[in-house]
This record gives sequence, C-alpha cells and structure tokens, in this order.
Amino acid sequence: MDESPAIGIRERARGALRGELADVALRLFEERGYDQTPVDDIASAAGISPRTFYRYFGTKEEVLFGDLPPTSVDLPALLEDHLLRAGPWEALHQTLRHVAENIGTQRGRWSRLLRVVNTSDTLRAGHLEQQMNLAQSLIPTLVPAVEGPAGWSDLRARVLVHAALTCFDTAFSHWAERDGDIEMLEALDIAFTTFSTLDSVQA
Amino acid sequence: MDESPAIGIRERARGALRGELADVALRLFEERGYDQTPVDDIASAAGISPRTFYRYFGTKEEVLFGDLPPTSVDLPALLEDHLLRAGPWEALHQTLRHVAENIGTQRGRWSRLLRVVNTSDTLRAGHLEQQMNLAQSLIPTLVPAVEGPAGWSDLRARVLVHAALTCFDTAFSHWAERDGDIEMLEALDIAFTTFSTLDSVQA
DNA sequence: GTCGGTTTTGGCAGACTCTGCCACGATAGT
DNA sequence: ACTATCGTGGCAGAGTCTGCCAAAACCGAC
Repeated sequence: MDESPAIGIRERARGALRGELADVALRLFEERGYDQTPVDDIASAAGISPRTFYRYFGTKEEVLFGDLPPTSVDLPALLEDHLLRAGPWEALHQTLRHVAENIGTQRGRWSRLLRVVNTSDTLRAGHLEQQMNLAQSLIPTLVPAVEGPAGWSDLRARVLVHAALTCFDTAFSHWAERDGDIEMLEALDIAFTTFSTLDSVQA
Repeated sequence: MDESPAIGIRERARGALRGELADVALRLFEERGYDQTPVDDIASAAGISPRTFYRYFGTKEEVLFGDLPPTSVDLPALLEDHLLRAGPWEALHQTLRHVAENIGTQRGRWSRLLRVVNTSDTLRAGHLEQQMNLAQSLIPTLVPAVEGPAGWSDLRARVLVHAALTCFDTAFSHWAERDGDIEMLEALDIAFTTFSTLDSVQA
C-alpha cells in the first residue's frame, strides 16, 4: 500500500500500448491526412475505445509529437555553456548544431512526420507554438550576453533567438524535403552564415 | 437581373453588422478572454443567432483578424521595388518599415488586439500561421536577389524572410507592451540592425 | 401599395475534439 | 481465491464549425 515494488508490469504494458497507438496513428495520418482521421478511427484501429485513447494522449496532437526521441536535452543550459566560449549568434548556432546531430540520425522518422504535419493547418500551427515556447526558454539566457544600445537588450535577444530557431526550422525542412541529398548540418551552417555575408550582398 | 445597380444597400448593411460584430467580440474577449467566450455569447450579445455569426465570419478567429485596417499593401510588389535599390536584407527592412508606419498610427487598436491574442494559446498559433503565409508570398521574390553558394539560394531566401518577419514581430510586441514609450520604427530599426553588429559581439 | 423573386436569417441535426462522471471488468498482491 | 486497486468503456456535455431547409426580410418593378 505504501509503495509499488518496482516498475510494475502494468506500466510496461501501458508503454507498449502507447507506442502501438502512436504507430497506428502515424500510419493512418499518412494514408488519409491528419484532419481526415478522427480519433475514433485510431481507437478502433487499435482495438480500444476513444475514451481510452484520451487517457494515453491528452490531445490528438500528442500522439504525433508526444513520443519524439528525447531531443529533450536541456537547451538553455547548453546555450549557457556555449556562451562562455562564443558570441550570442555563434553560441545559438552551436547549440542547435547539437540538436541537428541527434535529428540527423533519424532521417526516415522525421521526414514521415514532416510530411504529415504539412497535411494540416492545425498541425503546423501547433508546431509553431512549440517553437515559441522553446524560444521563451532560451531568451533569458541570452539577454545578459547581448551588447548594444541602452535598453534594447531584451529586443535584440528575442530577435536573435527567434532568428536562430528560424534558421533551424528552415534548414530542417530543406533537408527533409531532399531526403538524403544533403546533410542536415551543412544546411544548418549555411542558414546560420547567411547573416555573416549580409554586407557583401547589400547594395 | 443582369447586374445589380451599383453598391447595393444590403451590402452596406452587411458591412455595418460585420463591423459591429467585430467590436462586440473584441469587447467580450477583453473582458473574459478569448477561450472563455463562446460564439453563442457573441451572437446573443449582438442580437443574432450563432448560425448567422458563421455567415459573417468563417471562424471565430476571423472576427479578430479579419477586419484589420488595410495592411493589405501588396508586400511582394513593394519588396520587389526596394530590391532595385538595396540588398535583400535592407530591402526587407524597408518593406516592413512601410508596414510599421501604417501600424504606428493605430497604437490603441493594436495593443488591444495583442492583449487579447496573449490570452489564448490557440490564438497565438493562428497568428503565427498567418505570418507563415506572408513569408511564403515573399520568398519567391527574394530568391533571385540572394547570392551565395551554389544551390542554396532557396534556403537563404527563406531564412532571410522568416528572420525579417521575426524582427517585425518582435519589435511590434516590444512596442505594444510599452505603450507610447518608444517608437515602432525605432524598435524595428534596432531589430534589423542586430545582425549588422554580429561580428563585434562574436568572441 | 402590392406582387414576385432574391437574399438573409434561424433552427435543426450532425461531425469532431476533448472532459467529467460512474459502473464494470481485469489485474496484482496477499 | 479474495480483495483492493487500476484500467476501461459508455454516457453526457461543452464548444467549434457545416449542411440543409423553411421562414422572414428585403429590393425592385408594376
């Protein structure tokens, strides 16, 4: 009554079913599109009731995004570390390189995901929402490292972080669309260095 | 039967009701938050049926974003024009300065809107979605103007456009949060020049 | 002023996501 | 095997949004 023995068989079963649900859902989404696949269909395809589906995933989106491989490195900490050795922009660059390396090892899974995401407006919006949250978590770390005009550090930190995430996102899409042709890291580097060459392109 | 005489009284009435709906909705959203304000309440507050509401606005979001003052300058064309005289980044900067000037004349309305948007996750996501669409419309214009490594023009154009919109958005929020203290254009300029000083901040 | 045709409106029913509630069944530990 | 706990399924409900159809309002013409 005090505490469970250890892991518990139930929890492992729960994890298995969760994974199976995610698989089934992804397959259905690919076949018929995200918006055209009601939760009822996922549930019956997996042999459970819709109500139970919502006990495994709080929302329909979570069945897509919830079980991503643990990209969950502590990015703010990583950024802070890089800031010891480099300026804000380069630190952001290196931080996101780390994420890109992890992603680069799972080509197939990520392009499947991206393809599904692109079938739905709702879904793209949700994805952007996540990016916003990530940005919010990085900005405070960056603020002290930004130099410039008097009270504008906040603004500049926000700009840099959002721009960096944009670089990542754009490189990611570019890479996912050209399956195998290019390297994720190369695309990321190109994206980040776009701003270094700005002077030369300005008239 | 062939063609209506001219403007038609009905259409003017329709426009008036549309405006009134937007007003009522905005007021309710400010009082109780966007997610806590069902369409039924907006409808009854305006003395119409919910069904009719959806004839005026396709979605609940549209009642907020649908009637924005005509920011609808042809931004791609404006960008193309600026590209004749400046590099990609500066052209984007000037293009968005134009938008900022229009916005700057409607301080109150815009900060009300921003406050409402920040009451809802759904809403922020929707707003980002619009930005994506705007970006998509600007990218083709910018691609030919971007120089750099072989086949990377697409990627770099996307990065620049998204970064520019990020600058705008960030400057806008910054400005709206400090009602009156700062100038929209000044904030925008600061945001855009953040990247020009990158070299000096890099270690 | 009245008629005829068009437009606008409102109500109904429905799909879909998501939540609270409760009873039923399976499971785990004793 | 027994019991307490947990997972499950069904039901009802809120909320957004759509299709359908009948009633009402409206405009122009006679």
